[in-house]
Amino acid sequence: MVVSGALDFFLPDTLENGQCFRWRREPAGAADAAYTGIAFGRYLAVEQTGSTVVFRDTTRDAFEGIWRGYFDLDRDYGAIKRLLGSDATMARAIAFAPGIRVLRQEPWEALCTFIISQNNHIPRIRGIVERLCAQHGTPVRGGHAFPRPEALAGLSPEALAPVRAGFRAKYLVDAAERVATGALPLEAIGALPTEVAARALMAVHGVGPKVAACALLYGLGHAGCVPVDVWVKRAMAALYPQGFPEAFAPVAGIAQQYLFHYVRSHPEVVA
DNA sequence: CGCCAGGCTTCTA
DNA sequence: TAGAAGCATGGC
Repeated sequence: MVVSGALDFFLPDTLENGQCFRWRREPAGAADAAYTGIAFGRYLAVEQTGSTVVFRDTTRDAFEGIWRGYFDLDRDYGAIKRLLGSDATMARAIAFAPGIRVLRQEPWEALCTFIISQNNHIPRIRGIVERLCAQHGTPVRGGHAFPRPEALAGLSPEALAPVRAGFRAKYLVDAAERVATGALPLEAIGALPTEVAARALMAVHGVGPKVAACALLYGLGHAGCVPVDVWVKRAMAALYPQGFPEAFAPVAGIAQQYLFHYVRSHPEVVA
């Protein structure tokens, strides 16, 4: 399946900006970049050359049903970048990684992976997520699906010990039990106003404002939701002491993504 | 080898 | 109600 004319999209910018943890960079050969990964229980090998993106071994149905939405290809990032780029600081952040798209990940996976992210490093988050999938996810072509909540609900700390998630293990189990029983219906929560939805998510032990915001932005499509971690806090203090311009509001979460990736790669900007 | 990590809970004043 | 300590584990 070949998509040509993919504008405002570059795989490394999108898959290596800290929003997802399961994609692996592969040797690209003649292409600009290549990755393999699993999302929505589906394996994908994808590579990009210029504005042409090749989804290997993928049917049109799988592309239309999964990957088009996952990579947020129906959103006009050109328009978003024009809006955000009218601000000089944001223009610099966008120029650093103009191919960022905020993925629409599975809500449950986004919630879990960002529970794991707390007080943690990205390389170690990736390791924990991979062990979690390998040990508790169902096998699919190319690896394992992300574990369903039912697979984690009721697990003892000892059962999860090999995942080596540390103190976060009990948080994962609590989230799994709430979702599996229907007490925490993620899709329905996603339809609520952002503040209300965030409060509902924070009922989970180990989910605070930041993790809730990540679940909403990366998993539930709340493009205006801004996860505030230490880096975004520093960036806002140094670069936007009055907060983002009002006009950013509907896509503030996307602005946050350009900014986060930029300041993480240029710490001196917020030192 | 210590430091500290895309935070949150718990304890203390 | 605010602020600090504690948390599991290991990249760097």
